[in-house]
Amino acid sequence: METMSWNQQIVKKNNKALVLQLIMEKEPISRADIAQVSGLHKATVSSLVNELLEEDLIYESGPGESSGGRRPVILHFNKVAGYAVGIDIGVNYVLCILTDLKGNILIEKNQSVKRTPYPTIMTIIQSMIQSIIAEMPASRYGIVGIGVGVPGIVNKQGSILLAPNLGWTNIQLKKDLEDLFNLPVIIENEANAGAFGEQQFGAGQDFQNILYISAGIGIGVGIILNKELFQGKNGFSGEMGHMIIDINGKPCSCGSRGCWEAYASENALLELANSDSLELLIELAENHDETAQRLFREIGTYLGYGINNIINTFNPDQVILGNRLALARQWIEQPIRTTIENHTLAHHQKEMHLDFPKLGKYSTSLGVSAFVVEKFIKEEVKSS
Amino acid sequence: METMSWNQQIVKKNNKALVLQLIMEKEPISRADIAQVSGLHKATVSSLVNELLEEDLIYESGPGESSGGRRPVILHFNKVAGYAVGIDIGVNYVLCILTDLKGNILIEKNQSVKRTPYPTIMTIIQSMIQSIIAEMPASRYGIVGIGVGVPGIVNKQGSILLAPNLGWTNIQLKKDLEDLFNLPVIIENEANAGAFGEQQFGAGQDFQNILYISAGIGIGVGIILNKELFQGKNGFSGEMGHMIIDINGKPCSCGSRGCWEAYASENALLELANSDSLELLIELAENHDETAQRLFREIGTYLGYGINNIINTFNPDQVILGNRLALARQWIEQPIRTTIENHTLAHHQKEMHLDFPKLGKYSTSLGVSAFVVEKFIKEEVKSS
DNA sequence: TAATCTTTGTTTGTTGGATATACAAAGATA
DNA sequence: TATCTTTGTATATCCAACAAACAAAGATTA
Repeated sequence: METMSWNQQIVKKNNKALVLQLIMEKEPISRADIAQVSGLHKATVSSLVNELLEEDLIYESGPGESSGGRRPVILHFNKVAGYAVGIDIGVNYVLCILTDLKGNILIEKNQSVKRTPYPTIMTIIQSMIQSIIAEMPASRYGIVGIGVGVPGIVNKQGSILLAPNLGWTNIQLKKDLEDLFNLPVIIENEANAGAFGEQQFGAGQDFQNILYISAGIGIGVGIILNKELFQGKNGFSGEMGHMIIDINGKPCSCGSRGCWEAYASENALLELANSDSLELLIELAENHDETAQRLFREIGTYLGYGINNIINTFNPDQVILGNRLALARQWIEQPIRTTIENHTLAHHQKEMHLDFPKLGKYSTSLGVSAFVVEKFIKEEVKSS
Repeated sequence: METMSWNQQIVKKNNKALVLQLIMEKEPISRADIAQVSGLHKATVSSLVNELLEEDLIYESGPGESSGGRRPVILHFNKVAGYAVGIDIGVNYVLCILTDLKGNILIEKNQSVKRTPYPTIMTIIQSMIQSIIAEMPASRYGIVGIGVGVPGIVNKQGSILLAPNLGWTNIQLKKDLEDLFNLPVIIENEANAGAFGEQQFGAGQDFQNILYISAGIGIGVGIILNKELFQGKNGFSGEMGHMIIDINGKPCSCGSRGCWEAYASENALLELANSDSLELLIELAENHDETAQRLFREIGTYLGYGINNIINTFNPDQVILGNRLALARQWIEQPIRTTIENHTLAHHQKEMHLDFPKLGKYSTSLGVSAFVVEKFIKEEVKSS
C-alpha cells in the first residue's frame, strides 16, 4: 500500500522538494522569489530553506541587488555536497566520469577495449572507480551512487538480461557493484540514459516528450514522456532497432527481418560501404568522395523512415538523433529532414524539433549520473 | 503556477478522492475496510465518508456480516447520482448511449448514415441527445457531460483538425455542443476512447500499459501508459496507421508509402478481396471459402508486423485488437500470434497479453462516457 | 536630511486536517 | 453471564501551512 493516502508529512516533503528544485533550476534566487514562484507562504519557504541549509544541500552567498527595499539573501544549490559516478560501457570502450550534483564533469577515465567478457570489463570498472575515489575532493555526502549505461536489455531490477554486442546474458552487475562499493547502483539501457542526459543537461532541456535515438552499432530509443523516462512493463521499452520497416526485407540477427537497424545503424552503413570505420567514411565524405556521400544519404533516408514512425506514434516535442551516427550529422541531417517532410503527417511535423545531442560522447554517462543524483536528492529530501 | 505547492486542502481532496475510488472499485465495503486498505485513520475515513454521503456520491445499505465483533455498515457507490452521454461517430453510423457513472448502458440510439457532412451529423447528434434527455430518469446531478469519439485527429483543445473518412477539417464540435446543451463536452479520437473504454470496463482492467489498436477503415492506436491515456504534445499520438512497414511499399492516401493501414486495415482487406463488405467475407470464410480464409490470414500477418513494432517499442502489458477487424478474430488471431512469435524479441513476448475487446461495438462510446465521468468525479471531489 | 515607503525575512499566533485516545454499540466466544 | 472483538464516533492533540505583526535595511521623496 505504502503511499496511497496523504498527510502533512508528505505535504512537507513535497514542498521541500519543490523549494530545492526551484533553487536548482533558478539559482541565484532569494527566499522571496521562491515564495513568489511556488505560491508557498514566505514563512513556509523560510523554514524549509533553513532545513535545506542545515543539510548542506544549499548555501547563502550574501545580499543581492535591492529592488526598492531590503536586499535579498541569495541562495544557491550546493552542487558539491556530493558527487556521482557515471559509467558508459560501449562495445569497444569504457567511459567513467565523476560529476558534481549539477552534471559538471570533474574527473574522466577513458579506456578502449578489444574484448568484452564480463570479468574483464568488471576489472576495468572497479579500478576506474577506485582511482576516482582516491582523486575525489572531500564533501559532505561523498559519492552518492554509481550509474552504469549498458547497450542491452536491462530489467527494472537492474539485471542485464541480454547485451548481444558485449556477448553478455544475465549479468548481475548491480549486485556486484553494490557488494564491492556499498553504494547505491543504477543500471540502465544506454539509450534510456542518453535520453535522460540530453533532457537534463543537453538538447532536450526545454521539452516534455523526447525520443532519443541512439544510433550506433545497433539502434535503441530512449523515451521521455512528460519529462520522465518511460520504461514499459519490464523496462524493455524502446527496442525500436527491431521495428520492421521492410516486411520483405533482409534478415536481422534478432531472427526477424526488415528491422530498422539492419538499414540505418552504423553496422548497416559499414556493411554497405564494406568498411570498418565510420570516422574514415566521414573523412572520405569531407574529401568529396561521391560514394561515401551517397551512402550517408542512403542511411539518412532510412533513419528518416524510422523517425517518421516515431513521430506518427508519439507526437513528440522533440526527436534527438544521438550516438555514433550523429558524428555524420553534416551528411545525414538533410536526407532525414527530407524523408520526414515527404512522409510524416503534416500536423505531426508542426512544432516538432529534430535535434542532435549537445553532450557529445557524454550523453549516456551524464544520463546515468543524473539518475543517481535524482535518486539521491529524492531520498535525501524524504528522509529528514 | 496553479498547483505547484501542496497544503492541507489538497491532502484532503486527494484522500477524499482515494476513499471514493476505493468505494467505486471495491464496493460493497465498510469504513473499517477502507481504513485498512488506504492506511488512513478510521476517524479520517469516517469524516470523509460522511461528506461523500452528503454529496450523494455514495450510500449506505445497512449492516453487513460480522467478523467477530460489531457488524460493519456497508457502503456503495451511488452510480445513479448522474448520467453521462457517450457518442461514437463512425463513417457510416452514429451511436449514442446514456450510461450511469459505472458505465452501464441505460439508453442506446443507433443510426446508420450514408453521407457525413458536418451539419447532417450534427443534426443527428442533437436530436439523439434531446430524446435521451427526455427519456432519462431523474437524478441528483443529471447529465454530467457529453463525450464524443471521432475517427480523426483531435487536438487537446477538442478541435477536430482532420477526419479524412468523414471529410471534415477544422470542426468545432466541442464548442457547438457546449453552446447547445450548456454541459461539459469532451472530444476524443476514437482509438483513444476505445483504449480507455476497454481499460475501464473491458479487457484491459488488470493492466497498466495497454496499446489498443483500432483496426477499421484505417488504423489508429490508443496508448494507455501507467493507466493514463498518453496523448503526445498536441493530442495526435497513436497515428500508427501511418507507420511505414514497407519502405518500398504501395502509396497511401496520406502521401507516404508503405503505411501499415494500407496493408492491415478493413480497407486493405476489401481492396484485396475486391469486395465491399467485411461481414460477407467473414461469412464466406465460415463457409470454408479458401480465398476468404487466405485473405484473412494475410491481413492477420500484416497486423502482426505492426503489432511486433508496437511491442518492441512499448514493452506493454497488453495489446488489444479492436474495432471492425476484431469481428474476424477467428480467422486472424492465429496468423497474428504466429507473426509475433516469429519476429518479436523474446523478452518482450513474455508476459505480453494479446487480447480482443470485451465491449464489442461499445468500446469507443463507453470510453468517452468514462472520460466524462472521470472529469465529473474529479471536479466534484475537488470543489467541495 | 528626515520622513515615508518597499522589500525581505523572522517571530508569534491561528487554522485545518490527520492522528491518537477513549469510548459506545453490537455482536462473537468461552 | 462475562469477556473479547470489531466497528464507528467524539474529543483532544499534533503538525505544517498560513496570517499578521514586526524588524532590518534600503529606496524614494518632501
